[in-house]
Amino acid sequence: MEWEKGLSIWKQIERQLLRDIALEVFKPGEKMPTEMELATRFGVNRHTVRQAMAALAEANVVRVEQGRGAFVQESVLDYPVGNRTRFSQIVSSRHRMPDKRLVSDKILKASPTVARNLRLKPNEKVIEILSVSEADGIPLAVGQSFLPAKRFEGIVEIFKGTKSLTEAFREFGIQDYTRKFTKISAQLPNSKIAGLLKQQKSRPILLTESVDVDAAGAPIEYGNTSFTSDRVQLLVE
Amino acid sequence: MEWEKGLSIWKQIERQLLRDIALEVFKPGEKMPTEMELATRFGVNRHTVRQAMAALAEANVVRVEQGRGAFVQESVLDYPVGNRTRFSQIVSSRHRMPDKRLVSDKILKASPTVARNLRLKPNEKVIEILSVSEADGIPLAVGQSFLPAKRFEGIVEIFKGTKSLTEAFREFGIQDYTRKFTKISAQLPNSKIAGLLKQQKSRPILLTESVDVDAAGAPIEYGNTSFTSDRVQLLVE
DNA sequence: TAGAATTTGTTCGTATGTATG
DNA sequence: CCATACATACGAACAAATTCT
Repeated sequence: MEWEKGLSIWKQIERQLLRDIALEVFKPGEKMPTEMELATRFGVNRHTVRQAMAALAEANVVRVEQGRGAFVQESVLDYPVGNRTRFSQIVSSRHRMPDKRLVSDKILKASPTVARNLRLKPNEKVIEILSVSEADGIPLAVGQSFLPAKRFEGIVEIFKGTKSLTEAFREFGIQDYTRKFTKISAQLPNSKIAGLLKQQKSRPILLTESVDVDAAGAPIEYGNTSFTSDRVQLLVE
Repeated sequence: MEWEKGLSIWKQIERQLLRDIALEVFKPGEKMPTEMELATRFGVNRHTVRQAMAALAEANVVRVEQGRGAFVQESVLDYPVGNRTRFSQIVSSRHRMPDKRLVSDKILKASPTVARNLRLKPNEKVIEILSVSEADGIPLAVGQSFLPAKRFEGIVEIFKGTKSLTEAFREFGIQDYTRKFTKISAQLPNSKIAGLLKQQKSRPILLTESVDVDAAGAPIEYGNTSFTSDRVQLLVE
C-alpha cells in the first residue's frame, strides 16, 4: 500500500479497513484477520495496526475480544420500548423478515413473582410460552411469556398459526393492550439462552421484564425477554 | 441439621439459606460459602446444595459465577428512564445519599457523533465532563457528558459547586429541559469504567446514550452513562 | 507469566422413594 | 402386586473459569 503524505499511517489503515467493511469485504458479525496478518499485509508493525483497530473499536465499528479476535459489529436494530411495542411491526418497518418461533409451551402453577405480576392467587395455573424472535433468520430475542391459563385456554394453538401474540389476543376479544412497565437490566446469558440466541456465553444480553394490560387494566401477560446486545439496542423516546 | 419429613432436603436447604440471607448472615454483595463448605455443613452431597443454589439463582436471590463462587444479589435501584429524569431526585427519593463526583473535564473538538447529536458543526468546541454518581458511597453510574462549549462556558465551575447539572443549567437560564431519546445497550466495561464503578470487568454494564434538549428544542447535552447492572435496573413506565 | 490450587459446571453411574395405572 | 416414570440423593471424574503463588 502507498502511504499518503501528511496523514499518519494508522489513520490511513483505519480508513482502508473502514472501506473494506463498508464494501463487505469483511461482513458484519464475521471475524477480521488477526493483527499479525493485517500487519504483514500492510507492511507495518503490529502496533500500528492496533492503533487503527483501537480507533475502530472506539467508533463501535468492530469489537475486539481478547483471545478470540476482532469482529465486525452487526448493524443494531433499534427496538422501541414504549406502551405500544409490537415486535412484527418494528422489524418489518426496517425491511427485514420478522419471525417468531415457538420453542416450547406448558401449563404450570404460577410462581410468586408471576402470580404477583398477573394479579393471580399463588398456584393458579399459567401458560408459559418460550419463543425466539428472528429477523432474516438471525435470532434477536428469546421471550418467556406467562399468561393466565383460565382466561386464555387454547391460545397456544392460535399462536402457532399466527405466530403473533397480538393476533392471538385479538381472537380472545382483546383489540388493544398496553405495556404497563418495562424493567431493563444487563446480564450474562445462561447456556440455554445463549444457545437459542446463537451467541457466546461471554457476551452480555439485555433483559427486559414487562407486564401488558388490557383496556380495563387487567394484566394479560407477564414476560421476560432476552435481547442479543450485539444486534439490538433499546430505544426510549 | 434435622431433616423434616415429607419435604425434600434441597428445599429445606434453600429455605435455610434464604433465612440466612434475610437475616444478613450473608450480606448483599458478599460471597457465599463454597458449595463444598455448605455440603459439609449440612452433611449432604454437593449436588444437593447445588440444587438449592440453582433455585436461589433462578429466583434472583444469588448470582453464581464459575470459578469465583456465589454472591448475594444486591438490592437494585430502579432508575426511571423518561423525559424528565433527574438523578438526585431519584436516589434521594429512595432514602439514599446521592452524590455526583467530577472525575475530569476538558474542552475538545466535537467528534462526528457528538457534533451530530448536539447539532454543531464538526470540530466546534465541546466541554466533556466525566463524573461518577454514587449512592451511600457506592458507585452506581459513570457519566460522560458533552455540552456545547460556546453556550456553556464556565459551567464546570458551577457544576463543581452544586454537583448537579440541573442546577448548573439553571444558572444559564435553562429552567427546564427534557430527554429527547435514550438508547440502551449492554456491554462489558473497559478497564477505566470498571475501575470507576468498582466492579469486575466480566460483569456487564447497562450503557445509555441520550440527548437532552431545552424548551426550544435545542440540544444542550449529549451523554453516555454506564450503569452497574448489579445495582441498577432501568425502568420505563 | 506459567503453573498450581480453588471453585463452579457437566456428565457419567447407582440407588431409593413415590405416585400412577 | 407389578411395571413404569419421575424426582431425589449420593459418588466419582473431568472440564472450564478464576485466583493465587
